[in-house]
Amino acid sequence: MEKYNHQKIEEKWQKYWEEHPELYCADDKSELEKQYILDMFPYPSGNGLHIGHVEGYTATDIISRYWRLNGKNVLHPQGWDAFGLPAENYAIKTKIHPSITTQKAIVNFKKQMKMMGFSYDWSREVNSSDSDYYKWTQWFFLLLYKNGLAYKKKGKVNWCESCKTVLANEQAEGGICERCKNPVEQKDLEQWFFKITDFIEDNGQTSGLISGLDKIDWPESTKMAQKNWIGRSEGAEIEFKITNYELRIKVYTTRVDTIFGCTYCVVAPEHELIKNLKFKIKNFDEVNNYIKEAKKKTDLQRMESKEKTGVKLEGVEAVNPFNNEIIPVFVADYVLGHYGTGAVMAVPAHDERDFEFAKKYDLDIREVIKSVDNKSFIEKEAFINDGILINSDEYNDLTSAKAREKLTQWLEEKKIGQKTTNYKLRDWLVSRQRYWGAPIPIIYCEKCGEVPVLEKDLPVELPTDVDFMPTGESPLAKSKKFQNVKCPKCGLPAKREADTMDTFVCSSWYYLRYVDPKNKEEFASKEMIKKWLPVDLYVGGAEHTVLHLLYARFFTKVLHKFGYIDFDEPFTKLRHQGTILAEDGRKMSKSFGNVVNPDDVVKQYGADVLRMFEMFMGPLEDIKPWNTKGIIGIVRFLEKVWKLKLRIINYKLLITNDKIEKLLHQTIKKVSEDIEALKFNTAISALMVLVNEIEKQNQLSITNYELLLKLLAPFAPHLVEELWLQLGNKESIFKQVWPKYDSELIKDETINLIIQINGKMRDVINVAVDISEEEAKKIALESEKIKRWLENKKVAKIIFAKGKLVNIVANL
RNA sequence: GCCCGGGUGGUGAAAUGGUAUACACGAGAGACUUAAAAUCUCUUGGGGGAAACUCCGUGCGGGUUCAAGUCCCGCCCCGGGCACCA
Repeated sequence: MEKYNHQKIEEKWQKYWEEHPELYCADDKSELEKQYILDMFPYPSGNGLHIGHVEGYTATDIISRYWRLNGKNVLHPQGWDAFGLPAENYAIKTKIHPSITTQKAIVNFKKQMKMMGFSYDWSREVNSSDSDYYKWTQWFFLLLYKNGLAYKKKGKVNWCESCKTVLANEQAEGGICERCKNPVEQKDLEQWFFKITDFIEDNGQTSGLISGLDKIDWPESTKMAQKNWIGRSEGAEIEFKITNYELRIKVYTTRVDTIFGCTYCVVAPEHELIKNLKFKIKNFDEVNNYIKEAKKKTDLQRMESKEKTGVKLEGVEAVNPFNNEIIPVFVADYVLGHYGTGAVMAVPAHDERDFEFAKKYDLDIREVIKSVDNKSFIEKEAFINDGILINSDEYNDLTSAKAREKLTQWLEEKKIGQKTTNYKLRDWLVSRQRYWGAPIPIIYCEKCGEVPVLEKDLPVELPTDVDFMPTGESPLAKSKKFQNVKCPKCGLPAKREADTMDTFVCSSWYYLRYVDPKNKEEFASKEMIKKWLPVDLYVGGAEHTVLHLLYARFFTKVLHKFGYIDFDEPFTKLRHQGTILAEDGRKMSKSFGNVVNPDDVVKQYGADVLRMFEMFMGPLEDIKPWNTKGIIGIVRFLEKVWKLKLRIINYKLLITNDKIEKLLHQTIKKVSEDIEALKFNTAISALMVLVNEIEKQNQLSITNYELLLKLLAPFAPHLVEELWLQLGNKESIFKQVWPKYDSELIKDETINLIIQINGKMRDVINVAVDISEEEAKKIALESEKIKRWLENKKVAKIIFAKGKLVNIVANL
C-alpha cells in the first residue's frame, strides 16, 4: 500500500474542487433551507495568512461542510477588507502604489486559503477597494446623509500625528492610535460624523444597539463590552444660579440624592461659561493659563496623572437650588467637556474624585448619606454607595433611590432640572485625511454649499495619479482632475470633498454584498436579502468587539429603519476564535521571532493535519499556546485512518461486529452534536476513540470504513476524498449524505452501576440498564465489598439514581 | 477601581450535580532492529503497602446536598475589556 503523501493528495483534490464549484457554491435558486456561515473578511496584509486566521476559517469550513452534507444550502463566502492605513503606510515606505501591494497580498491570501482546503464560494468574492464595491459604500453614505444621519461638524477630535489623520473614538482607545500605537492628540477640526447615537435606544420599529443585544446569541463578554462602551447612565440635569447674574450652570449627576452635600461646582476647561463670564472672573489670567495647559495635554498624559488640579473662579459663585447655599465654582480638567453638560456638582463626601479634589484644596466635605450599617470612614475616603439620607432637610431618612425620585420630581416642578440619560458613546467620526479609502461623495459649491453627488454619478472613483504621501492635507486635494467638478445642482465650478472614509465604513455592510455581489442596480436585491440574511454564524477575532461589530449593527439598524431589510441584527450567532499564542506563551510577533507560518506547517505535515491540530488544541474560544510537539498526534491519527484500508474485507464475509457498530453510531451522534455546538476538540477525540477501537479488530467492513470517512470529511477533506476514491467511489464524498445514527443501536443493554457508600465509590456492578430500584438496592447490599464496608455500620437510607448509581448512607 | 472570563496530571485538555483526569503530547519500560528512526505493546495524579487494598486529591476557606470540578457565600491568583463618563 502506498504511503500517505499529503502533498500529492492535497494538491490533487484542491485542483478537483476548483474544477467542481457545484460542491461548495451557494445556490440562489435552491429551495433547500439556507445556512449563512461567515468569516470576518481579512485585511490582506503582506505578511499573509497567519495561524489565527486558519483557526477561525477552519471552524467555519467544518461547519459549512457539515451543513452541506446535511442537505442545507450553504452560503460561505470570502472577500477582502482591502482599504486601510497599513497598505497606505507600506506604500509610503516603499513608494509602490497600495493597489499593487494589496492586489499582490490578495493573490497570496487566496492561494493560502485554497492550500488550506477552505470551501469558499469564490464566485461571490468581494474587494472593498473595487469601485464596484465602494460605489455602494458611497451610496450608503448618501443614504445616511439624506436622512440627516451623516453630518459635518467642527469640534475636538482625535488626531494621530504619525498617521496624519483623524480617528474615531473607537480607534483611539486609551488615547493611543489603534494602528500605529502612538499617542493621539486633540485637535479642533471640521469632520464628518455618522449619527450612531440615534440608534442607541429603540428607533421606531428598529431595536436599539442596547436592547438588540438581548435577542442575539453572542458571547456574553462581547455584549457586555458593547454595553460598557455605549455607557448608558441615568441621572438628572440641574441648573445652579450664578449670584448677581442671569447665567446658570447646568450640571449632570446620577446622584441627586447627594445634593445637600454639594459644596462646590466644577466646569470643564472647554466650558463656554468661562468665556461668558470673562469679565466677572477676577483671576482670569490664572484661569486662562490653566485652560491652555489643560488643552495641551493629550488624553494619555491626562490619564497618566490622575492628580487633581484646578483653579477657583474668583468672583463667581453658584447657588444650590435646594438649600440656597452659596458655593464656589472651579475649573478643573477632571471634568470632561464632552460628557453630560461639561459641569458637575461636587459632593466630596460621596464621590472619590470630588473627595480627592476637596482634600487637596481644603474644601468642605459634608456627609449626607449614611450606610445602612451606620459606619463612617469619611475622614479617609468617600462613601460612594447608596444609603439613607441625613443632613438633607425634609428628605432625611429616605433611601437613596427614593430620594432621587423625589428630588428629581421637585426639580421638574420648579422647572430647573429634569431626568436625563447620558451615554459615553459619541457619534462615529468617519472622515480620514488619507488616500487609500473610499472618497466621500460630497461636492462643495460656493453658491449651493454642501451638495451630495447624484446617485447616478456614483462611484466617485479614487484617482490613481495622486501623490499619496501624507501631509495632513487630504492627498486627494492634490488631484485637480479629481477635485474640480461642476456643482450637481447649479452647474457652476465646485470642489469635491477630498477626505476618504474610515475603512470600518466599508466593512460595516460587506456581509450584505455577498448575497448578490454582482448587482449593478442595488447593493443587493430584496429577493436575495430575503433569501440569505441574516448571517446564521459569524466567526472572528475578539479585537472587533466594539469597532466593526458595533458599526455593522448600526448599519443594519439604519437599513432596517428605512425599509431596505426586515431584520435589525446582522449576526444571529457570533463566536470568537481564541488567540493562539506562540510556544513561549507570548503573543506571536515578528519582533519576538516566534511566529508560526501556516505555509511551513502545511509543507511539512499537510493542510488536513494543520486544520485538525488547531481544532484539537482546545475549545475554539480559548486562548491556547501553540505546541509543535503535539502535531504528531494528529499525524499519527490520520496515518492510522489511512492504514485502516488494509483491514477492509467484503462485508459479506464479515461476521457483524456489534461492538464496532455500536461505537460507530455513538460516534455519529457525538460528532454531529459536537460540530453543531462548535466543540471540535471533543468531536476529534471521539473520532480517535473510534479509530483506536477499530484498530484493535483485524477486520473492517467497507460500509463502516465509509461511515468513518464521512464523519472525518469536514475535518480532513483532502484525505477522505482520496480514500473515498480508492474505495471505488466515482463521485466526491461531499456529494454524500451525512450519516444518521440508529437510536436503537446506541442504547446500552447493561450499565456499570456505581455503588457508593456515603458518596464514595466502593463497587461497580454490571447490571441491566433498566434495573429496578428494588433490584439495584438488593444487588448493592449483596456485594461482598459493600458488605465489608458496612460492617459495624447502620444503613440509614439508600439513594437510587436510575441508570447510574446506588448511594448507601450509613453511619456507626 | 469597575465589568467580563478563567484556575483540573509534567503539558494541551475531558467531564447533563452521580466512577475526576476521556483524547492527545511528553516521560518510563519492553518488542522489532547490528544500531537509530518509525511502528507496536504496557505503565504513567500523589502518598502508603510485597500484594489485596487503602488514604489524599479539581486555587484557598466555609456552606447547600444522599452526592460538588460542577450550585451558593467569602477570599487569593491569572487573562481580557473599560477607565477622572460625575
